[in-house]
Amino acid sequence: MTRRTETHANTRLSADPAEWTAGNVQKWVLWTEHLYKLPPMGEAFQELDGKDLCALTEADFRQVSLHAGDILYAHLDIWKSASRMQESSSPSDSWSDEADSHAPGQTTHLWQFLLELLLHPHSYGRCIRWLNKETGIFKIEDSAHVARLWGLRKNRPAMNYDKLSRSIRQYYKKGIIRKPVASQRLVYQFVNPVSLREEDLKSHS
DNA sequence: TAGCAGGATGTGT
DNA sequence: ACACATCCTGCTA
Repeated sequence: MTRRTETHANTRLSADPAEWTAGNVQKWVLWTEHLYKLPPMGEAFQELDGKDLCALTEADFRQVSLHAGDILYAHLDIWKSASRMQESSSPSDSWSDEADSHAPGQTTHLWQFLLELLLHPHSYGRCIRWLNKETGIFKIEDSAHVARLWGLRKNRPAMNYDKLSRSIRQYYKKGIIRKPVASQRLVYQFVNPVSLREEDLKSHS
């Protein structure tokens, strides 16, 4: 077996599935099969590179396997949208520069991730959106989907909203996110838009 | 049924 | 040390 220097079984696939080689595609299929305990489907995607894969329809995936193919297709869809998210940038918002600044240790915090989703309503407005952008109040419309995107980003396939929301709650004490005064289900609030810039405001005295 | 609050403990960097 | 991830009990809409 080929052994790379990295510790992870997942050797850094390109964010954009369309850029995958045939080998990458196989790796992704195997990885997803393993993590979701699906039957082997690699054979059906043997000769396909990333572009071929992305050109396949949901029906094509179902032909491979009615149930597992469906899951695989849904997962590919998440990869696609996740890569779009990293690409696009809208540099006209007060939030945006903070959300896009994950150059250093690849450390994407949950609050940054949520902000990224919120900054791209065209892609994610159906699963998370602002209720009041000025006050930082937002609503998670599809908790399962947001959790899956988060799990993908962090490489945690067992991620769900139960666990994601626990992590959000950890922010209460830190003063990053809070529950709005008129607390509603799935509605949270970034404590202060300006506080997001605090790390850059070291030049005080 | 799903979401919410927060303690306890494990994990990877 | 840190930021979760996981797991849990009890509570609430």
